[in-house]
Amino acid sequence: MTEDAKAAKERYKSTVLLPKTDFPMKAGLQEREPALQQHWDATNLYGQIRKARAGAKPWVLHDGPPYANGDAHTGTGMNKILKDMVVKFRTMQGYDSPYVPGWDCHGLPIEHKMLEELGGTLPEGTTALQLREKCLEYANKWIDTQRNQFKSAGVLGRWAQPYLTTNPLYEANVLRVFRELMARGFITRAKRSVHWSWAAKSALAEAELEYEDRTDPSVYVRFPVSSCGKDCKFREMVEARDDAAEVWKSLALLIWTTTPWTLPANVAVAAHDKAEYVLVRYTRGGKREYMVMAEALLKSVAEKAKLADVQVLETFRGEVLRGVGYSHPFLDTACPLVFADYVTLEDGTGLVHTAPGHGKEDFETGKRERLPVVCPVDESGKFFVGERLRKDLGVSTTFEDTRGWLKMLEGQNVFKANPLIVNKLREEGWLLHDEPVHHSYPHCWRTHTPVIFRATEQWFVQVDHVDPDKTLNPQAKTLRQRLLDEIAASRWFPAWGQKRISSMVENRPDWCVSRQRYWGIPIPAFADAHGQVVCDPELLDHVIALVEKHGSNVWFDDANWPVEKLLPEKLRGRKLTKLTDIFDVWFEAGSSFQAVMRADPELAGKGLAEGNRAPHAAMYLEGDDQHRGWFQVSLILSVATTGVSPFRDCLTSAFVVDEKGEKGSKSKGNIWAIDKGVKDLGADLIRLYFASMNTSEPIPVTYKLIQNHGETYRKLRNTWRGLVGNLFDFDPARHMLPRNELLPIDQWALSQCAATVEAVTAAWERYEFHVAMRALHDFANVTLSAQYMDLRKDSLYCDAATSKQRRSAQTAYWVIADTLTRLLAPVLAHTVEDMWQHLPGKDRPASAHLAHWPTLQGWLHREPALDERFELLLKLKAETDRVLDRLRKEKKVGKGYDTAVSLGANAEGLEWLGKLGTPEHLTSLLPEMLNVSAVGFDPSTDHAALQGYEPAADIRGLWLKVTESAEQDCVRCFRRTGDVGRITAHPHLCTRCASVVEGT
RNA sequence: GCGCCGGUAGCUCAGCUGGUUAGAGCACACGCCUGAUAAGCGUGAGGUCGGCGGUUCGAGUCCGCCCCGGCGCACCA
Repeated sequence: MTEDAKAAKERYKSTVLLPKTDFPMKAGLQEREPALQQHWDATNLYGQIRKARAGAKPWVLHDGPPYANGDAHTGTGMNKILKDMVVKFRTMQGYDSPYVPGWDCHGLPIEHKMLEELGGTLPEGTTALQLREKCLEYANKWIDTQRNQFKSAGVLGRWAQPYLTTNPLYEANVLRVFRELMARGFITRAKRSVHWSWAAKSALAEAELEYEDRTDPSVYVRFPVSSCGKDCKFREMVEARDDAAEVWKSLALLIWTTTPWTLPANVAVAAHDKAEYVLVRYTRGGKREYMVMAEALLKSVAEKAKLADVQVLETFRGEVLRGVGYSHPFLDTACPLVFADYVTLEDGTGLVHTAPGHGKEDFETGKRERLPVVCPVDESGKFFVGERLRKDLGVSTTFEDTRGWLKMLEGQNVFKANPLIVNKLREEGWLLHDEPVHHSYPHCWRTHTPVIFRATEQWFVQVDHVDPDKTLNPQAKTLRQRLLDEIAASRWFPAWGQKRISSMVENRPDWCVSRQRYWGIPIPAFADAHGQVVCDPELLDHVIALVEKHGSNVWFDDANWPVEKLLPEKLRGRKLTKLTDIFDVWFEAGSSFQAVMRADPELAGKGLAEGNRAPHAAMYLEGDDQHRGWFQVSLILSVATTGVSPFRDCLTSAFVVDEKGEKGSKSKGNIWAIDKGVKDLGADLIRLYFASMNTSEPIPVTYKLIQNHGETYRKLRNTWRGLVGNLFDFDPARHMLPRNELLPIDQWALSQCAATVEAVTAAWERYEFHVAMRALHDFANVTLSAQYMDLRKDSLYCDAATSKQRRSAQTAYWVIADTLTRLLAPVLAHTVEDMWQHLPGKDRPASAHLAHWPTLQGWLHREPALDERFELLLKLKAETDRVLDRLRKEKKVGKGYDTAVSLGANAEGLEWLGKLGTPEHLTSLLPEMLNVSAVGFDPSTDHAALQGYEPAADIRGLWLKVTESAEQDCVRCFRRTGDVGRITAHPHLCTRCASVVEGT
């Protein structure tokens, strides 16, 4: 370039309309986000949104309450972010979508922690009330912490008035649910065998169990056959044998168990009436013995126990054993053989040790066979074997503990007693064989100790009860069936959630809702002098009123709230004592549909009401572990009391894991508080990350993985910045062109934008966030940045500021920037606020979160013809790009404007090009499309043979040649259009630029 | 053990009712530009679509079996 040209270039540079914007390239999320959040608080953005959507169609995502204990980590953080994205999306769609966050505040973990601080147990002189106050304080502390953590992630909601399960109003509504269940006959109080945590000293529900591996003794025990009934076929069979006398002398039923500690409570042996059993003779330790067991298991037992001379003497069906009796090896009591369907031939001996006090199935069998329920284990898992046990077992009054069984067990923890029992069984010769067995076993989810079954009086919700109310249950179905119906009537995302929860509900037992703890809502019931339980709707109404006014502490505050005050009029004066059970925390959380959705003044009346069904929340959104937890208990309580599922949509996400796919836990150190991540990485980046992941599969969460998405964030941000940088002199109110006057390329861009709106909206409607993010990213990165914007630079920079071509591009840029901002708003909650401020135009709400979701109307619609046309043009560009790149690498050319392209085509190629226009039209159109200075046609026919031409890779019948342009370049627009200097006043400019310069 | 979901380039994901040489972005390599500049553009390499069999003219896509990962149920005596 000559000195003259250089000077000219400098001179004209100021006439080039280069992009300008204050929207920074660098996000600085760490500083920017807290500032924005403060601004949202200060301007009460959440309140503004409520006001703006007042009266609109409601769409409520009802929050599942996290537990108010510990930091909100990545998993809880993700859950809140996903909820926030959905709520923001629905809000933008125009729905009134209030979000009332909540916390689960009662329960064992907090109580446990507070008791630990007090030294393990409630100290002398400390009242339950004082403990509860400590618990409340602790819960409230964590609520504050978690609230700040959630807010730091950009989650918008009614943070000032969340719902807390400790609110008196909430508590009263939990009791109302209970009252309703009782009035409808769902509630029963009964002695049953339930999961029991001896460490927590409380009953547990299914949802409170976690299966962990442990090793237990697997023992095969001989129960001596003592007496057989009169018409006993087994007895006749043995009597018919020559060796009958010898058989009777050492005959035993062989049972198997992995819980030797339940043997003291044994009251029966169960067999299967249809299974094949055998009478076996064998030698053990030089002694000949006889036993009965299942045929199918004999071989494995004989091998394990190393029995010698094993001989099957008789083979017979289980029913033959009817009438057989045996004596308890510890206590010499007489016990029966019974039959049960659950006896299998997979493990053990086919003869099942039955202790109704310590097993669910055993309990059922015991009930059917009228067996005594023996439970010599106290609430802390220790044996008590005094008078009570003897009485329960029907041990004769003359029985003396000569062999020392009772003495040995007294006061022992059941699991500590296992080896003692095994040893003693061995000593006394009852033990045929023992070995360790490694299996998974239910553990208490909070204390991580193995649970036991223990028969106790508990409160139950009966799942198979039929509500007689014809209005709510016209077809007289069981609750279980109604639950399944309601599950089928709800929408599940992902769809397999429906199957999962259905099978759980099909198989679940009655729900034990009582707990023997302090930190919770009391089950208001009394016992009279005879131990009869007094509890009815009227009594409940009275207590509910008190609780609503004074909180559930009334039940624990003996000083201020003596029993008399807790009683309704009709019961006053009766000598009643308070029962002390509290509700399972799941009962509390499961009542939120009533306590929050129906009772909260802001939410009441905002349920979705479809047909004549009772209104319910539009969505519940939790981790998929809640199929067994919150979703299920909420369903049970809601369907039983209102007849309808508490939600229309149920969206679940998988768990957060680390890079190795392992579940996060504090001890592994692969888990961190969400606000720490926010501080280090930025809330929007974390939000973008979660939105980009398929949340139905386990979600790995590490700093590195999230940082990898920084590139996506930057690309979105810079592309948007590129759009708005070209709008510095554009005021949409004054400069927008009508849609149909836009240049084809700008119309095409809007068509692509419309396609993106379509795809993103569809994905959001299905809650497939990552599909939406991909569509957005591809649009920004490919369609906009690489294709469209690259091609529009020349016009935006070099055409006259107010020219139609430039205004056309700006119009499209503005619409796209505006649309993009809205589409990103649910995810990049903070970034879009800055975008919103930097986007020209005044006629908009103050915040992007008050804006509406783009729809395919007005500016945004598809233009299939243009889409097709530009697809072809871009295909042609790919061809020239490939050739261009090779020339660059050969150092023959630099930028595209330094080159000229020559096209050659045979009949097929001409037809292809014909779809784009006439050759004359193409020579003027293509340079801009291909980002080169000139495009020409070679009229020859046989291009294959022509020097310098090469065939296109993906377009048949087309050849191309790219050469360095011989023309002079324009110092203003860099193009070599062949007309530089034609206007003599500007010897270094092309005609276009000269006229632009003249016009300014 | 039973059931559900998944296994496509180093990473994140597309591939609809089976149909031309399996796609995108990121990352990587090599270049260009220096007027989106701690930016932008282009090109390229990279995949036995978990494995084996089957149906079919044709399978990543359908069927069967198996392997791996995740989850759920059950593991009871």
